[in-house]
Amino acid sequence: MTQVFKQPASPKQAARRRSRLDSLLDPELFRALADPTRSKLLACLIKCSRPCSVTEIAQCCDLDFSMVARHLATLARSGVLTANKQGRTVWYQAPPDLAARFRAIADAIDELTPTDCCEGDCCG
Amino acid sequence: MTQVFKQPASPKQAARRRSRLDSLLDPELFRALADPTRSKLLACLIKCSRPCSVTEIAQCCDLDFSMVARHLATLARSGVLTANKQGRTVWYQAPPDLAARFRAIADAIDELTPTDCCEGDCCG
DNA sequence: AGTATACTTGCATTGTGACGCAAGTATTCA
DNA sequence: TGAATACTTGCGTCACAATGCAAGTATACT
Repeated sequence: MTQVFKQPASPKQAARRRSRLDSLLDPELFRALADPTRSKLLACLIKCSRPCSVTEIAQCCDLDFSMVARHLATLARSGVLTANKQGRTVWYQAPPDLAARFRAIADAIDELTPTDCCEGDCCG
Repeated sequence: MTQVFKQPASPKQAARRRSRLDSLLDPELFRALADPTRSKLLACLIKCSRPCSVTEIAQCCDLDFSMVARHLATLARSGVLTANKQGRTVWYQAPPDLAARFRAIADAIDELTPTDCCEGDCCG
């Protein structure tokens, strides 16, 4: 009995229902990932699994250095990367809770999805 | 021993490594969710957990009907909604595998993240 | 056939974001 | 103190996406 609420009768009613999903489905997060360059940078940082400087990262892609710096700052602003300034270099890294952030979205969706217990005829 | 690969020495090496994550971190998916109106529409459809027509859905939001139709088409094109045309009405619905899509991203990230087995001094 | 319904498409406007270049700031090193 | 390094910011250009309105298409209903 995952489903402890009544199904809304209409989309209008559904839109009024508050849920964890509302905050998790954050456009700001997705906007950060919507740019192909940024999504590649993020993938790169995840694979690296250690703090990397902008200079290092800029060597991955054929892009103006200032653009790389801006993209990384954008990713950090949306919480998809952590930034750590030490002296004159900024160390960017994928935060440990990044996977959890996506898993939370998945969980929130599941939470709102009625489990189809009636496949076959078990619920006669 | 989740980590069966060597850590890349540099972001440049990391960028070359192929991973499931590369295709899962799809900018097209995120671009669809990056618009606040669209993310609200999607949340609405998830909460509704049944097929809804454009007319029904348009009553949720203070937006031109044609825009709602366009947004829903965009979401469907990116695979975040399914569209089913019957007669003159189109039924949109959040697909059953939507949560799985986000969970797959989470899993792919975990797969690339070395498990920190050395907390404390166990690996001394 | 004619009308209403449900959606799609064309179009003009407007805003925003990606981009490169150049200049600026902050920190380190000699 | 001066120069090099590592980033940040300002600015102009360009492309594209969101929006509303109006017109078009496809389907159902009478």
